[in-house]
Amino acid sequence: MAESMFSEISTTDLVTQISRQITEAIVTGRLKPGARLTELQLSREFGTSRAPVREAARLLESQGLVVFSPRRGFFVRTLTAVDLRDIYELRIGLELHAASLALERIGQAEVAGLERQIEKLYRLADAGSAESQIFEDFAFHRMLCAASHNARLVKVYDELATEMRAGITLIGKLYDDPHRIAKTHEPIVAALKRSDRKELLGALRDHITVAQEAVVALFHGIEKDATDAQNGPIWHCG
Amino acid sequence: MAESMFSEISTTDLVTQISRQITEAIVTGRLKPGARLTELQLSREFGTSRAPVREAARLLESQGLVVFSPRRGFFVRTLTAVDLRDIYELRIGLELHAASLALERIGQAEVAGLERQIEKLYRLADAGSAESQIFEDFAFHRMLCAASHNARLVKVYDELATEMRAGITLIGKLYDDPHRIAKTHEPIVAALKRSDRKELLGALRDHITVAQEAVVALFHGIEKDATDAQNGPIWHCG
DNA sequence: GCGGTGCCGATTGTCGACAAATTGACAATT
DNA sequence: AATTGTCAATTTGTCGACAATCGGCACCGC
Repeated sequence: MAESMFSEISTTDLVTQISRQITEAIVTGRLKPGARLTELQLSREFGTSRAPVREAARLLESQGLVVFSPRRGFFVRTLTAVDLRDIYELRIGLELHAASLALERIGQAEVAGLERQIEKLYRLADAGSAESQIFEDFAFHRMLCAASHNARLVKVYDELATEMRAGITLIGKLYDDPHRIAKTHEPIVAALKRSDRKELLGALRDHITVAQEAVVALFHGIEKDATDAQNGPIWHCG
Repeated sequence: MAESMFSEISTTDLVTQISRQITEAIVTGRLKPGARLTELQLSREFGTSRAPVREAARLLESQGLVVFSPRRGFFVRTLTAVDLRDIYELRIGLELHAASLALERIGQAEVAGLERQIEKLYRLADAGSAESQIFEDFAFHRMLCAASHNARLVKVYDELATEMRAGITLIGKLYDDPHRIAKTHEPIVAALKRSDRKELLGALRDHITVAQEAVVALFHGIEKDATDAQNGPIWHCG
């Protein structure tokens, strides 16, 4: 099991690089839902030809971040309130299952990691951007999923997290009281340490359901606005 | 809210066509794990250039069916016993959650569809290929997931189903008594009709766990074989 | 015989080009 | 005035080509 002396040379694939940049642009809201992804324009921006851009766009399509219409091109996916309900609903099933598995498989180091992450959330609650708070919040839940020691599950969580970030960005802001949010993570880890399954699942379900209801409600507001203004900002490119 | 009167014309995209064909080749075992997907060879077989093949391969990569190594190319993913354990484990969480949601949302027509599907399983048990039995078995569970009315969940199930089909094909055969298998679907629908949550989740968990244990055990055997024969068939291209 | 070295064919990464299709605007017709 | 027909500009779909890189093989010194 001798560790290799050097870390692997990171041959950052051009396609991967491009897909990451587009993903980032979408989840940060720089690319708005419905916006057209013109291959020529993107390739010029990245300084490449169209081929890598197309491949990157295909990747994002199968991840559900963009939709593809043959002969018409790629467009940033327009999330609906129903989509977000589905996403959070699936997340509940996924994360509760992960927590259930974690009860039997989590190690001491992982528990410690979760506790450190909560501390980080507290620190960011005092001094940190909303984006960083959201980011680290997702990181906490990812660690919890990873504690299931089920790689396939974590992969699904990552995809869901990307979609959730995109949705939250559209809303604008969500964290009314980041301190309170940080606090709601504590009973989860506490129950996990006590191996209290019932309490763990209950706390986790409550935690996610609160987020779901907030997001979906706010999103309904957005959709209403977009309908009111006939040609809402949703279809603006930028 | 006026529904569009006509369904969209399905312009079968070349890339989609290719990716479907490759997927089919993998799940039916015509392309074996570890096999190299040479772009030039594939493009010649499909009568196209390399560009669409690359895009199709990227799609399959993000679905986890093939792995990609920069500067080396695409290879059919080699499933391990741990992978299959993870996949079935995730499926349990996913499908139980789907069933739980279905309890509140399933309609009469969907229940009838599930019952018809069980009848179909019985018919195929008497006269039907093993492939068709497996295919329709998956169709039953897909219908169950669809009854959750959560599109995002169904998408994940579809991806899992593809991976499971690939794994089962590698094993060779699984259905010792297809009649018995068909029968084990009945308590699931029965509990669903009675809105008996506890019974539904229990029956479903048992059903999937049986499949998981069978698949993982048989797969361990395969891995053993592959290790015994130094250069096992796993790395044969064909 | 054996481990290391350098070369060669095969394959991937990327690009520019051309054909086909879509979009939007404008003109013609009823 | 509303609908239809036409056209030009833009954009996608696909292709073939070239450079960079990888894997395998013979070669070489020990």
